[in-house]
Amino acid sequence: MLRISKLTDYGTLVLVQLTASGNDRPCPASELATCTGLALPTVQKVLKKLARGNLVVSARGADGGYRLARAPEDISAAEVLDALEGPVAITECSHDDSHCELESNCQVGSAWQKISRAIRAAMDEIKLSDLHNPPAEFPLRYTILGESGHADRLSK
Amino acid sequence: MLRISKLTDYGTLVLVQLTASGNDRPCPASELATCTGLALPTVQKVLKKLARGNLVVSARGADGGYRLARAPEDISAAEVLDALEGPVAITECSHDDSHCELESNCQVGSAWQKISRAIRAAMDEIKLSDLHNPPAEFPLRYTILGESGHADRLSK
DNA sequence: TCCATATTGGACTAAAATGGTCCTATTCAA
DNA sequence: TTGAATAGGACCATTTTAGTCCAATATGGA
Repeated sequence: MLRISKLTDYGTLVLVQLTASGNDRPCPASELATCTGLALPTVQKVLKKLARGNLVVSARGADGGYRLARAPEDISAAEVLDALEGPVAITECSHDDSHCELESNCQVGSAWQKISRAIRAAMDEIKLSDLHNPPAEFPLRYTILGESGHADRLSK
Repeated sequence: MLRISKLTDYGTLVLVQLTASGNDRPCPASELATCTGLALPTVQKVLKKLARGNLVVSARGADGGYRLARAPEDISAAEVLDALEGPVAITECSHDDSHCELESNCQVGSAWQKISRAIRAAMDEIKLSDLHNPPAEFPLRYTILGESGHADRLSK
C-alpha cells in the first residue's frame, strides 16, 4: 500500500537518532552508523539526501557532522518522504497518450491524484517528533459523503 | 509518495469501465481493451489479478467475460490496491536484525506501520463509485494532538 | 603548514521489482 | 465440433533500488 523504501526507513532512523541525541553538536555519520547499527556508506548516502532536502545541515571538516536543520516539531513526515523518495508522481497523466482521450479514464487518474494529495496533506501534519515518540494510532480520518453525494471539504 | 503502479492504474480504469457500462452482461477483455485504449494482454493480466482478488467474476467460454463481483459502492480502493499490488508490507521489521535491538529504532518502524494502517483504513472508506465519479476533494483528515501530546484516537 | 577528520558528489554494480507480451490448456455455447 | 473466451504461467526487457566505493574538498588543531 504505502510503500516506503528502505532508504526512507533508514533515513527516519537517522533523523530520530539525531532527535534523541539532542541537537547541540554536529554528529558525524560514523557515530550515527554505530548508533543505528546501519552500514556507514548507507548512512552517508541517506544523510546526503537529507541534506539536499534541507532536513539536516552539514558541517565539514574536523568536528563536523550533521544536525537537524529545524526542531523535530517542524519537520514533517511528508518532507522526509520528499527528501528520500523524491517527488514521486503517483500517476503521471501523459497528455499525449491515446487512452487519456477518454474522459472517464482521466477522471480515474485525477481521483488517484486527489487521494494522494489528501494523504500528502495528512503527512504534512505528522512531525518528526511524532515519529520519535509515536502515538498509539495515527487517526487519519476520511470524512465522507454529505447528501450531495460528494465528500465534505477538508476543514483545515 | 503514495506510489501507485501502472498496473493498478490500469486496473482502476478497467473497473471504472465495468462500472460505467452497467453490469448486466459479462464483458470480454477484448471489449475492455478497446474501450480503455489499453493493450489487450495488459488488460487480460489486470483482469486475472482482479479476479483472484474477488473484485470481478469471470465467465469462461463463448459469451463469457468479466463483471463486477459486487456493486461499485461495495468495492473499496483498499481492495483494489490489495488485489493489484499485493499486500505490500511497508517496512518489514525483521526481528533478528541487529539494529532492531535498539528500542528507539523499532519505535520508528512501528510509527510507519501505524501511519500505513491509518491510510489503509481511510482507503477502506473510498469506494469504486467514488473513483467513478470523484468528489472535488478526498477530505482525509489527520486529527492531531490533544494536550496529552499524543494524537486523539480514531473515532470511527 | 601538515595532517587527520568529515562531508560532497558522483560512479558503479548487483539484485529486485515492474511492465508488457506470449503460449498452452481449459471452458462454454451454438 | 468449433470458435470465443478465460486461466495460469513463463518469459524478457527495462527500470528502480540497495549498497559500496572513490576522488575532491573543507575544517580544525598541532
